[in-house]
Amino acid sequence: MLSFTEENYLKSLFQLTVETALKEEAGTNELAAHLGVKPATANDMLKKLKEKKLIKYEKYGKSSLTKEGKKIAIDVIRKHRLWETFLFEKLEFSWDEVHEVAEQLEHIQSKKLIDKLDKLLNYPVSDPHGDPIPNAKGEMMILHQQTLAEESVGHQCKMTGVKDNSSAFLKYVDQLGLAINKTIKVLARHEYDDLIEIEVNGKRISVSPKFAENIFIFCTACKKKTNR
Amino acid sequence: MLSFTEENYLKSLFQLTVETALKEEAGTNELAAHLGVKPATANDMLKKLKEKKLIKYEKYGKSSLTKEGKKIAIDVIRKHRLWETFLFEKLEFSWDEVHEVAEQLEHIQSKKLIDKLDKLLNYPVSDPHGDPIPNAKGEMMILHQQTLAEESVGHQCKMTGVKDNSSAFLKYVDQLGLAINKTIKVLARHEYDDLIEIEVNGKRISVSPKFAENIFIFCTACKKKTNR
DNA sequence: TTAATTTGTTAGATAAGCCTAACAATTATA
DNA sequence: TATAATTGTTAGGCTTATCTAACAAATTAA
Ligand SMILES: [Mn+2]
Ligand SMILES: [Mn+2]
Ligand SMILES: [Mn+2]
Ligand SMILES: [Mn+2]
Repeated sequence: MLSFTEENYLKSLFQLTVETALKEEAGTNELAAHLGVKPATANDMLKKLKEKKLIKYEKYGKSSLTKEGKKIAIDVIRKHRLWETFLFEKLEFSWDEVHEVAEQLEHIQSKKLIDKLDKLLNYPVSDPHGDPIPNAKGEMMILHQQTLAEESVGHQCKMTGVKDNSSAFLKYVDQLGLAINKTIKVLARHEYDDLIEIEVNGKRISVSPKFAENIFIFCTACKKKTNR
Repeated sequence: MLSFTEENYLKSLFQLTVETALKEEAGTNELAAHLGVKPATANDMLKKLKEKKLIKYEKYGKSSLTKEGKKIAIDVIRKHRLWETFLFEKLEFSWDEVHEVAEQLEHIQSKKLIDKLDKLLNYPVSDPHGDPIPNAKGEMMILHQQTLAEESVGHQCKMTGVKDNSSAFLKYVDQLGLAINKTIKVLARHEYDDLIEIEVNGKRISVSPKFAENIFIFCTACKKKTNR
């Protein structure tokens, strides 16, 4: 049985590597920053997790998950996202409130609990932020997601999720009338200040590049397919 | 913010004193045994909780909860029992499976979560074992419960709950066809081996005194009223 | 290719929660 | 009431997870 802390390290490592699929491995400092601890602390844990054969790690090298470590990370993520969905669907939480509580709930140990929760929610495939929920076998969609920042002028797309899960960002998204499944049309990019002008709900609004980078979209015109 | 461990100590102290209402205070060894730790460990924690003004404790004396400590204990118990009810009512858990998982869930910190859960369950007043659930204000029924062991021969009563919450006992209760709200008639007490003969579901069965002591009942004939 | 910067490691502390072993106080019993 | 049994405390250790400060390796830039 792993501690909450060990589970959190595996989850972080997963998110920094496999999930984004851009990298195979993550550095000690990077992992420490992601978890909000000092590098020295992360270093100790990396040695411990290596000992337990949950990660691959060599002194002065980058770290990555072993098969077993990945399995555990996916299980924690499955629990996290199912709980977020439960809070959102059944307990009237808003999408900016669910993450904090799910951080606690994801560590509850009970296979039956999570499988019944999955059933109660009717086997959802994505959480309130559009992130994929692994199934009971640990299989999950990994989408090569495109962000609004990358979308071409003139194209129309659908919002599929958010990259930033912070409450502040999510509330801002709400305020602008954006939400998952909304149709967005990119009207213009202004060279002068880099703002992106879009149309949502029949209204024109301008968003910053920072904002746009955190909105995941699917563009039918672009025909980028999901893989794996 | 208290740790899981601190919360568990307050809950145990509550269960050993206020809840049974037979005692005002509990000893160090007793508390240690209830929590499954050594007396030396409990002793350290008692000093810490006294420091935090959550309990009254003097060297070589018994311990009791302060008003603040009691409030926290009741909150943990409220969470525990609401979660048990949720697992039982919404997730198809049997009454002998809920306790273990609720031991984990009772430490989740989110006022909104527990209030919404309460609402989802339609503000239940008792858990799957018949134990009272404190409301959002911390008010709860404290019943002077009578056990089947105390019931007079010839009397008819209704099962209201169980004292022992262990999975083994609960499964045994199930097996015998007993359950909360079942009508039980005490047919005889056999001096020879102390067995108590009862009628349930139109069938005669015999139970041991140990068994009978763990079944709470309400006897209309006896007219013992609930108080507080 | 040396120097500066970044990245990662080690040593030594601390706090929480647990333990055992030794001892002290209290309570029960002869 | 003296002694035995029970109950409670202390001292000292261990483990986990964290930190700071000092240092070492690797990478980047001059
Ligand atoms: Mn989340
Ligand atoms: Mn977590
Ligand atoms: Mn319980
Ligand atoms: Mn507990």
